[in-house]
Amino acid sequence: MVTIADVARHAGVATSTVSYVLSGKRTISTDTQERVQRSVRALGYRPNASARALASQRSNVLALVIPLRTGMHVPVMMQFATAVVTTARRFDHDVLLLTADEGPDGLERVAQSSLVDALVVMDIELHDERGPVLRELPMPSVLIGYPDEADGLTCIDLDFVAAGASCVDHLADLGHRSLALLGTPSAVYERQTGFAQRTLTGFAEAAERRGVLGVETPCEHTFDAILTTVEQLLDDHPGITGLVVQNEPIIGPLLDVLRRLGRRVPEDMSLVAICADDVAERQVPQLSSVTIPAERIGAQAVESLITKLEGSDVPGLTLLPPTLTARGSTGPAPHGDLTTA
Amino acid sequence: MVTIADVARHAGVATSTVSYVLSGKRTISTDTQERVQRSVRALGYRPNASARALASQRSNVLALVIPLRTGMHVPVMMQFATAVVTTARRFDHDVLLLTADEGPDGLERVAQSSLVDALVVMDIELHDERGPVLRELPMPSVLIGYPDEADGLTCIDLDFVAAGASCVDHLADLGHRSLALLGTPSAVYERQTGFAQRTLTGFAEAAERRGVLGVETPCEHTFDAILTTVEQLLDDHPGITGLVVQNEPIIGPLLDVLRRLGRRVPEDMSLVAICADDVAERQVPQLSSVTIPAERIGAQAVESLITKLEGSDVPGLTLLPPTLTARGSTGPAPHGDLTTA
DNA sequence: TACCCGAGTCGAAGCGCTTCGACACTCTAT
DNA sequence: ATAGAGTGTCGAAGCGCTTCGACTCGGGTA
Repeated sequence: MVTIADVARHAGVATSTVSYVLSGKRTISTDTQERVQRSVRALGYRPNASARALASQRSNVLALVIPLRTGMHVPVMMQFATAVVTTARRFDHDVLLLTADEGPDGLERVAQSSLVDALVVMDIELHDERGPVLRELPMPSVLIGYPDEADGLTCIDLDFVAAGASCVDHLADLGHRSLALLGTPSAVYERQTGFAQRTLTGFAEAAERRGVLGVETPCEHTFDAILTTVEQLLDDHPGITGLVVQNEPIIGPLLDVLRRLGRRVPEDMSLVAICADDVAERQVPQLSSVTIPAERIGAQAVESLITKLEGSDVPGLTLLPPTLTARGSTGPAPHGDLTTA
Repeated sequence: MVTIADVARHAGVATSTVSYVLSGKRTISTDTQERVQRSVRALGYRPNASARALASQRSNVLALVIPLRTGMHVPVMMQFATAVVTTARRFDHDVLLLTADEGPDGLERVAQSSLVDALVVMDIELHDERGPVLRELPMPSVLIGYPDEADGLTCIDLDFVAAGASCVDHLADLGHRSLALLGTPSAVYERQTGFAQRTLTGFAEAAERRGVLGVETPCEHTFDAILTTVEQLLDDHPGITGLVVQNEPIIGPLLDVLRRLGRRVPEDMSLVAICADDVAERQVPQLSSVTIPAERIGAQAVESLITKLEGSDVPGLTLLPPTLTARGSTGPAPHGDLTTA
């Protein structure tokens, strides 16, 4: 391996000069700069990451903690991860992949050993045990999602309360008076996952505010579960004409179930999903949806982290406003429904 | 941050002694060992990763290169990634996440800067430009999948040729005489992805060997595309009674399409998929399938890498034999078909 | 002319760890 | 008694980089 000393010798300068050329932290004459750069290229020099990290107290690596839990929708997570890695590279950082099952200890491990400079943590629960740990860690972190006690933490997320509400508003505006939220598997609610809970809140509040019926039910991923859940729902509340779905993997089978039950979308039943745009557009009919801006959130998370690493402040909580795109799956409430609510 | 010197002082020994206690590379009296361990705990000492890496020439980090390309099935990739991370942790290593879009340069970057000790590379094409690079790198690597020129590389994969063949055999054994392979999106074939090509080969060879008709078609992910593809297929080859599907995301909609076309599974049409077990089991009816042992492959990849890091040899190519599990989606060929082939 | 200042460069001191050789013992085998 | 072979421990020399202080050398100012 070629070292900085080799480059210095080749260029006839001190190692510190090479270092300054490469970092730009001191002024170096154009002449010397070029000579050094030529030597770097000639020798194929790559700074040793460990040595650099040791000397500069910066590893240029971010930790990304991803959940590996039941009920999580994998493609969305992957979008986050991709955005994080891509953005990190833009800022000349790499990404260390941690799984959430290492728990709070895993965070301490990578932080206290200076393996990483900062952390991005996904899939935050309302009472997340990692919150206190992150607060004490000697390095910045950003959470995707936010716990109830978010003081002293930097969080970024889609505003799921508003998302839930905007779905209700959209349907209510179309004249629907009885709505249901078809949510994530119950395990996700049970562990108090922020996005699921908050959507629920937004949905319920908006239903109340608009004076419409709003019932909520979790839903597992299997076809049978979907069928049973929907049948039960329509049995208990036959007047329902508007469905809000926050559960990507069931979207396909759900359309199927509705068809099987003889409910046409959107003539008999309007459907609005909270999911990635490409998923919504792939369905027949295309779904009205609130998009999950995974790309933006992931990128934003890294940008905030870099800002913090540079010593500047960032807002404690950033909530991205939801965007609802109306497509073919929502329409005016069928006439009969007006009496039902 | 507490350093090894702090621990040494606290325990009243030399820093080298602390190091040897922690690494076990020299015999240390039980007495001293305990004293040092107590100091370590008392001070909450964590070795600095960069310093350790610099001194020992080992970062204890593996690179994982994942594809971010069109047509790839994300959940399976995630299973690989999870298995890699989990297994790496078992061997006290961490995982650096790279995206394939950094290309061969990305590999050189992390390798030549000693950021990582070894690499796991996923989604190998038949003529993969990273092959030559990996061969030249001063550190071991393992490919998940394998290129045509695999000399000097360590590869591990499911035996997709055998997988394709075993699907044909299963259907032929049930009396089916006209089969179709519903494959990945055409983009995946166009970039000569190993698993897709090899399944095709296995399918075609087995069809020939068994003397049955075997037609092949790629299939995009949208509902419309699936409908059109299947309609076209059955138009061109009305005798087809057996379908092999290698395309996870279309599985749900495909069942739907068949229903819509009036083909009952398995009475009119047998279906065998190449996909993760849980996906197969979630369908109605449950699908006969060849499983993709992502977990095993990921774990195996890391184990091979660790073996290589320890200086031992590992086989150049490991192909895992496919396992076909018969479930409810395959049955005897309908009677009329016997005349059709 | 004497002085100061900024630009450009160098040398050396770490960063926190691993590892090699050396040293001081304590046992056995002579 | 005494060489030889282990044990257990220490000190010091790096690993390859960054960064601080200091130095030199013009050119502008008083």
